[in-house]
Amino acid sequence: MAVGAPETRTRILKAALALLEASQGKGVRMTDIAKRAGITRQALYLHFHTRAALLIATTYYLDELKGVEERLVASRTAQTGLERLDAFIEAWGNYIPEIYGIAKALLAMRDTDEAAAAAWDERMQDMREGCEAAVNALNRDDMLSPDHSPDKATDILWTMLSVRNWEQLTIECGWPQQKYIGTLKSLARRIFVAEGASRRSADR
Amino acid sequence: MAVGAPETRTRILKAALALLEASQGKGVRMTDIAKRAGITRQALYLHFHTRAALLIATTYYLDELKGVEERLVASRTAQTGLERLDAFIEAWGNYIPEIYGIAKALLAMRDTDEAAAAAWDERMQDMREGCEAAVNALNRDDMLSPDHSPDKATDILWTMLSVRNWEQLTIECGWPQQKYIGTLKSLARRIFVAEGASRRSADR
DNA sequence: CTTGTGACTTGACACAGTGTCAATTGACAT
DNA sequence: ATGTCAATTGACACTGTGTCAAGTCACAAG
Repeated sequence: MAVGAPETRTRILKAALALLEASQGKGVRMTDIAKRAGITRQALYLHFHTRAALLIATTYYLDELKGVEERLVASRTAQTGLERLDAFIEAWGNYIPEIYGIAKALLAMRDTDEAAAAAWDERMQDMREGCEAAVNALNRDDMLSPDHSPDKATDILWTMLSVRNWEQLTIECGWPQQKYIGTLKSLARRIFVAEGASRRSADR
Repeated sequence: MAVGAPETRTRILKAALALLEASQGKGVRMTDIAKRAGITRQALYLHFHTRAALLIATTYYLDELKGVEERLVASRTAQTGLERLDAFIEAWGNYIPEIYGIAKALLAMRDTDEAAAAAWDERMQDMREGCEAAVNALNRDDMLSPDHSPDKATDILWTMLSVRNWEQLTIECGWPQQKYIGTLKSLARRIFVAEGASRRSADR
């Protein structure tokens, strides 16, 4: 009930977020977060039972702040399958750099922590649904290459758009974000759109 | 000089390898490796200063055992650029599952350990050279799509063939290895080979 | 037969980071 | 005055890596 400072829990989440963004998810300890939030390390555990729980809560907080939901929903308003594919790649591809710090931290825990793995997988499952929707839209337009079943195409798009691939292309290969988005869009078209397809959706 | 058991160092490497393969690189401690090698944990440090050093030595040992070198060299004997691309994807793509355990362990240390990061990056750099060679061979045949510069094409191929992508497609999406190889080959053709290109290399 | 030397063992310890616990403080509410 | 809730303080357990000192044991050379 009482406050004193704007909701300690929120202050913790803000602190975690700031540190994770600043350090790209590397080497952020519970102590650091507590210090930044202006409380003791032990008090952190009054709000979050484990480090994993804190990281997970942080991702939800970030989603709320940045409004992923709306962004991805926007891609659903696109008319043609092609537009939808582009819109999805643009929405998700531009979201990655904003979540990169926390994503990296969660990803690092994935191998050792059940809860972190589950949380990450859930988020990726959500993202996968966006891929699936884009593939289905393309399929409805009869534009999906016969080389791939919708399932297989979804697997491929989902993999192409992974955070790891973004990391490799932008951070390791040094591509500017702009180039990343542009290239992924063109690759997706090249991979998923049927060879001679010229929008047969009008038939229906 | 004296032996007693076949070269303790080798026994350690074999133990590390067996455990890393069995557990897919997860949760293998120095203690476990020592136990399996039949020595004490402390004795491990007589042979390898750090865990990172042991993992790195293990990768070299594995390379020697499996003969990556020869496999990748084989892909260089291919005549046309197209054959070379296929051969490279096949050679590397089939090598990944054999190194997956140790790769995973090394990858997990990459974020925290300088030496592990350097070792991993070096191996990936070697792999990248294979990508570059395949792209160049394609380019020499005038078959490289004008959409991509050789550098960019190399970045893309290198990223496509990452261990992480193999992991996602086979382990997470459940693709059989066969499907992985086949799909990557076809994607690569689709992405890198120029649209109407029909092997102009004969001109030269 | 003694004296090394090298590889390994035993047992103890430092360090970092997470997570837990008990006792205490301080503010605000009844 | 009493209770309650959030937070503090200080201590401790646990895991895993890495270090250190002393001791054992076998084999080799004088």
